[in-house]
Amino acid sequence: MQTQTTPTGPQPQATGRSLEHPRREAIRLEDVLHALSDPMRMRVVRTLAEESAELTCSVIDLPVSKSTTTHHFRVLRESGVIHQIYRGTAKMNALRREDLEALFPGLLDSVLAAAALQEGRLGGDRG
Amino acid sequence: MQTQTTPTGPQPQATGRSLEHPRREAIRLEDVLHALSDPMRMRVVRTLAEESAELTCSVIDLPVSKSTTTHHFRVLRESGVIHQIYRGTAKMNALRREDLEALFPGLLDSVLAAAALQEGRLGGDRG
DNA sequence: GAAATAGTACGCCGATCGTCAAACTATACT
DNA sequence: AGTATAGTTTGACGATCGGCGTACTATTTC
Repeated sequence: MQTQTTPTGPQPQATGRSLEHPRREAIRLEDVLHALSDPMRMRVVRTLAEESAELTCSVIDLPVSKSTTTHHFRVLRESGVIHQIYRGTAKMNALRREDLEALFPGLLDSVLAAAALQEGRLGGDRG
Repeated sequence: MQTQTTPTGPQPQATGRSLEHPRREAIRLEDVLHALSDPMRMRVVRTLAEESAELTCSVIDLPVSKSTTTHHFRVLRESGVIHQIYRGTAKMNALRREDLEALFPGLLDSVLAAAALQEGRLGGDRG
């Protein structure tokens, strides 16, 4: 069922497993704020922002179980904060920067800056 | 126990009933985001921001019961988003703009802007 | 002191949350 | 085909959430 259009060399292609994402216009501020109000999810978002690239779930390595990790990534996806796509056995994650910036200008950046500032204040423990 | 410094004429002074507020340094980003992720509380915050003045709880008039209203105001206070003080039988509420701006620069404004934009998009129903 | 006003405290409810372990699915590698 | 890798699903758990009504407290006004 491969319906991919842009082959990218030796890396595995996207597969048929589908993931539901809210359309840009369907993203709601309260859902985004709720998604960001959990420390584990904030960690994911900050990592994604720092790397500014697609990352697999496992590369982020939260101190919770695999199933809890799955849960947090789903909350982030369903709230519209991240985009996920299957690639081989992995699932790539990326921030929906453009969509968020279009809907809520400056919000993501100020949240990320606030998180960084707070981490500094609290002594670098990131929690 | 009136320890008020700026008498403002015929209106009642602050009374002895005490309200716990987190110190500025104790305010946590995740608590603020959680506080703002509820539509009723967002309504309160937006109203406070628009009026840019102290308001009583009852002036804001949420479509929930009195006790639920009390609950929401407490969440906002305990998260550090608003400051509350008793004045006679009323309780005055104000945004902690300075503290929030010092801790999380630009955050409150971008959240308020985002809420306004979303209200526009969604047709002015404020929910 | 009595009535009115403004908000609190205390349970209670059903729903959602964050967490886990166990069993499972999908893909890749050999 | 068989094994390894990566993530999902399900169902459970205790905790928290947003909501309510009722009874209560504090203050002002009469």
